[in-house]
Amino acid sequence: MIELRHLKTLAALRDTGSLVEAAERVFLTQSALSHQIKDLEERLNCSLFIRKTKPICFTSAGQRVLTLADDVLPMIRNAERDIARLAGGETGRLNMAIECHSCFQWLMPTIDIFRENWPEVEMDLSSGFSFSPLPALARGELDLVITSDPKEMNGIYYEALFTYEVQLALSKKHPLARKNHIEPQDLASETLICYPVDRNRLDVFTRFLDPADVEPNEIRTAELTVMMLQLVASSRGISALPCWALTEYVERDYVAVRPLTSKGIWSTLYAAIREDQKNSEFMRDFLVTARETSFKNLSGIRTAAKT
Amino acid sequence: MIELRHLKTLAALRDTGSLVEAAERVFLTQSALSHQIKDLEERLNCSLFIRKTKPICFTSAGQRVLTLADDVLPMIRNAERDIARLAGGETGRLNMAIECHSCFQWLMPTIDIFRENWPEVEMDLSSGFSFSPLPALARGELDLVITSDPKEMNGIYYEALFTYEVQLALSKKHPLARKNHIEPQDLASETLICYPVDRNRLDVFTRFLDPADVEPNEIRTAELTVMMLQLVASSRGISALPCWALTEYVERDYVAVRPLTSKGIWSTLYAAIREDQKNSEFMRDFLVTARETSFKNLSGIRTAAKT
DNA sequence: ACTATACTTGAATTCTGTTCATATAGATTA
DNA sequence: TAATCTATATGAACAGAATTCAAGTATAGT
Repeated sequence: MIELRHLKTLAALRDTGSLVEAAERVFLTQSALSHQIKDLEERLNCSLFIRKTKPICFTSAGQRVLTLADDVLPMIRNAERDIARLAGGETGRLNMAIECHSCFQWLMPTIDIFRENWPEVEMDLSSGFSFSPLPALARGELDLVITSDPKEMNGIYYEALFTYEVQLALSKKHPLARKNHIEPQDLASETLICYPVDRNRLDVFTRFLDPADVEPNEIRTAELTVMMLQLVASSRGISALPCWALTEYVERDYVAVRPLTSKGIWSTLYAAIREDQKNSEFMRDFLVTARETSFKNLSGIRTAAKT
Repeated sequence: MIELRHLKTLAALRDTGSLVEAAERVFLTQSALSHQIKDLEERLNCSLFIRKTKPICFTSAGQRVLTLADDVLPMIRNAERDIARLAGGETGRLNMAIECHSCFQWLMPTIDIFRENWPEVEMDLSSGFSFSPLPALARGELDLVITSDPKEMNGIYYEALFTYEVQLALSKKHPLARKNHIEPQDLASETLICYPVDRNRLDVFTRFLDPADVEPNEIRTAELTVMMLQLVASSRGISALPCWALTEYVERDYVAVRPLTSKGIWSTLYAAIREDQKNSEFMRDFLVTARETSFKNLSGIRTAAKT
């Protein structure tokens, strides 16, 4: 009757509030979900939620299924992890590197949870822009690199984690804050603040300014997100950052945030690992945990299409 | 990865101790189960139980899955019942009748559990051999009749509950107790003790004695199982009864028990209900509960083939 | 009235799970 | 030791379920 897939769907439906996004979260088409739910409703012979409302609203039966999902799904997940440990050995090494400091925000909670579940796996995290992590990954010095531009490389496998919008942070009194989206020309007279990395690694350039052949008036760098936003807040420049890195500042009403382009610029974060670790039990679990944690803690992110 | 079906299979496997019986318990072929488990083991990439042993023995991974099953399956069942109540209304009437007194043994616990879950359903149980329950069921005076011979009748639907062996109870010092199975001729000189019902309603006659054209020396009747067994124990006669009605007496070493025929005589217990109640939510739940309870409390019973 | 966006529906398709038929292994009996 | 029996495994064929595809309906925003 009720299947695990139904529970996952319903939970995704609650988390996202719409069939379209729920579908993408469980890697199905929206149509599939429509069928699936209709079918379940028929079998239970009662409806589970009201579709007509903006964030869809669950009936009491729907809520009952949701509490079931909340009880059951974590149990399944835990059991699967326990078995993975039994099957795949409890130990291993997981040296990570991030290319962008703001990733700390979701990576730290992920690491915390992971460490609890795999106490025997040795972990290390190196960041900093001093060396190129991908060759180190290939060489075996690192085991996982978080990056947003996956360049094809022998023996390296990329797994998409999630997709997010890159948005422009600007002072609340900045004239551009009155536009509801920003076009490349708008930045021609601005000071752009970026992480100190090669400019063709940055989406603002590769996907926004360069295609329109626009150059900002000035470019400044800063290593830390907080730093960048202090500069932005005090009108010393503007900066393009992942939306999830900005939410807390927006909520504190510290800066204004605007989409780039009417469609918005969307980017995907990948975990790069070595092919040979692709099926390692603890690695698989780490990736799943990372996704779980991100979806829970980060707002405005979406599921990435399959690699 | 892990699916509910796997949990059900593993639980059945533990309860029955063999693939063949587990398969019948979940209404699949033994082959299906073999494939299913093999597939799961591959996906988890570890084996779940050792096949070579008599009552199969679970690995630690298998045990982990079993505890998962024990946690999860009841939750699912409860949720489904809750939703059934939400969908189908909480109230109704359930007047039952049994044709054989020994059914009290499993029916009482069933009723207890059912009453907790459906407090608003009005229940009544009439037994006694004074009236024929099936016409009363058709007329609408009764809602459910437990019987072991389903005679085709308009508007009546039979649902098989479980299958059991009819065995011969005899005094421990009875000469026949030395044979390891009983043939019809063996009873020609015996006193047979039966429930006071029409003899063509009794399997001992219809499926054992009559086909061999054997008549017992004497026939006595008794209404209650305890009574029958007192007579048997004191060598005043022998009696053919469902194995599950005998286990407690055998365990107490009160009587001896032997199969009829080398193959044994197997019989099936049915719930007769009116067609129109077939899909009633509480009726469906009652039948499932009845089966659950029986399998838990009665030893030596097997799943009945689909009606 | 027109264009998004979100969901539904029926038919086609794909894929997974199941059965059937048969094979293998282990135990039991002749 | 062969012969039989029982339990499980396996491969190919099959069936059915779940998913996608391609349209269609509905609603809101412009």
